[in-house]
Amino acid sequence: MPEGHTLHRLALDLSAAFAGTRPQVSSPQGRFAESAAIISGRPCSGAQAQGKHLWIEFEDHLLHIHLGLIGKFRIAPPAPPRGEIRVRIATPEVAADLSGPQLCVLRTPEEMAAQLAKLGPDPLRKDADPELAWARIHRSARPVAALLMDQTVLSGVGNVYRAEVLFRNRIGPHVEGRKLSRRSWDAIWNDLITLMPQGVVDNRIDTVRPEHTPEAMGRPPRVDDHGGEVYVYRRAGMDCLVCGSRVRTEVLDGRNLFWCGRCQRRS
DNA sequence: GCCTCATGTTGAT
DNA sequence: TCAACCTGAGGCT
Repeated sequence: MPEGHTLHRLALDLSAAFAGTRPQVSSPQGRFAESAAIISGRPCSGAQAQGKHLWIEFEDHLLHIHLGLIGKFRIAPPAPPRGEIRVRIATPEVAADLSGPQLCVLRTPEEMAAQLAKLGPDPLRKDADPELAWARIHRSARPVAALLMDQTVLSGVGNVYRAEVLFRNRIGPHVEGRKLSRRSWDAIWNDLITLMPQGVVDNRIDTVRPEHTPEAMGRPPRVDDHGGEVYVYRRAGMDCLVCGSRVRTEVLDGRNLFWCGRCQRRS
């Protein structure tokens, strides 16, 4: 689930549920019990996100959450907890259950700011400065596919947006940052600031342009098993939706990379 | 029931 | 470069 759009959507949903309330905070599983007691019943002013980091504000106590690979937040009417629930935030009307977070700690505003200072610009934030990312990218020998996943270069982009934004702009994933053209970087950033806000609205990642949908291409409809319609992510060995050649995959920096070797030749 | 995998990050080798 | 971590879902026996 969690690339930047997921966290920004959660910040909106958590704010809608709890801003202006004094929710009860508990830890059904127990691992967050001590901290939960500190913030339970305090006024909540809302939640915010930057990159893949999320925090919920209880006066000067910030609940800092990183979902990692498997963390989930479920917001629903109160019901008995199911599974391993690290934290429940609840009013009589709604409960938010957090499971499997990689990080879940209380921080002061100063501590939180120090964490956020490590992050590169987030395409989902209006104050983001893409020049900061370009400055890192255009003097790096690392492949652009690796740079896009580096949260200190750019924050919020994960494996799906990485693969898809490179495909949509026909850029080879192995192009070194220093050999990436300014035109390509501008195209990547401009695409991200279109795709990612749409991901927040839809709460899923769709990247296939209308002219390339299976219907438009006269192919049978298909079902992606990860909730969105995409060009190459997790489509290894299948036909490229645009040129029909085999979608390729390899492990880069420990993560699965997907691309079309025919469509993606630009630098 | 057991194994593998996942839109992520960190810390040790 | 690799293993560990957090949890649940799906595929397999």
